[in-house]
Amino acid sequence: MRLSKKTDYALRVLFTLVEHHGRGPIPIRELARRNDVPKRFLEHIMLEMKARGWVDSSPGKQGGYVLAKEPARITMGEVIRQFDGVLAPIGCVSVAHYERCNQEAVCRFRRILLDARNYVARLMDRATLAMVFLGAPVQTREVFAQEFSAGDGI
Amino acid sequence: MRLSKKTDYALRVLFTLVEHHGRGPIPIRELARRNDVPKRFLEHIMLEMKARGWVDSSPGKQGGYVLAKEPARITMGEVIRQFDGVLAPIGCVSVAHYERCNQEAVCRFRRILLDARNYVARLMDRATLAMVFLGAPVQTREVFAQEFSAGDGI
DNA sequence: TAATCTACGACTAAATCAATCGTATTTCAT
DNA sequence: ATGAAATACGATTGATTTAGTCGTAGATTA
Repeated sequence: MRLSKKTDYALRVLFTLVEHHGRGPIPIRELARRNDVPKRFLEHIMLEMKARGWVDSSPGKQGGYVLAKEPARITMGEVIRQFDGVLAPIGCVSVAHYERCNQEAVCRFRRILLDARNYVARLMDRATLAMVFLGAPVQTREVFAQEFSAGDGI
Repeated sequence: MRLSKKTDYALRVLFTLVEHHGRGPIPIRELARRNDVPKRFLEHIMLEMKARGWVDSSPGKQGGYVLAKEPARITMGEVIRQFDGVLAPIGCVSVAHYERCNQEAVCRFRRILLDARNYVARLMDRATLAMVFLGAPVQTREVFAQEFSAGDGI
């Protein structure tokens, strides 16, 4: 059930870039220092984020990284899926990477894992960097309760 | 965010034992076959569950494993914590295994991870084997919403 | 007394994680 | 021009975790 260091580091850095949005590039050295992330490790993470189009880079003096998308258009769910591969606790309740399980027909606890998966996925997919940065409530339980009682089956 | 095979296997077997509760021991061989779990691997899992007092064993012919506690007194949360160690997505929001993070004061996304952790922990800690076996609703979102608006801080 | 169980430590193969290193390439201030 | 400062990126590594297997000892009972 754990988040990898990569995801943790990526999120830390993204929020630093959100904070600095529109005020020029920040070099990896600085991103690493400010977020307590190993610099050489961060290089790979930044590359991956650039490939995803979340950040952009410029080399040379005065170079560094900037956010390439609006903070409201990147979600924590995307970041976690990028670096951890999957959000669901087990393959048989994953939407993005469903894996058939031959016990599925008789499994008693799949419902519960699906419940957990659904809550977390909704939460993370609504958590845009912009909202989280501002500390705005991402998902009130009231809203979630309404949606749920509207029914989403299994 | 993933459940280990050990936890998955342990849960499968526990529900088989719940189903058979009060009708004598089932040998590992049978538990393994019915739940599609490697038998030699399951031995270790059963030992660990015996140490926790969830199951009891008898050797010899007609031997095997039985549930040692009422199904209403074992929760999925306990099982997951036993085999996966922790329920929280990251150390800084774990109750059972809290780890200090020096970014905590400035971290923007801790709230969200805490929200996820709280929902999942509540869900799993309420999910007794008895209720899950019966397919009874473990945690209505309405109830959760009320509790939340009552306030639980960070 | 032999078949059938559990008990339990030793071992291992493979995957994943969390990096580090070397080096190439691009850019820009001077 | 040129050198300092930055990104680009593949190769490698060490540690840990995962997911088992194996051998054998010991208990029970038909």
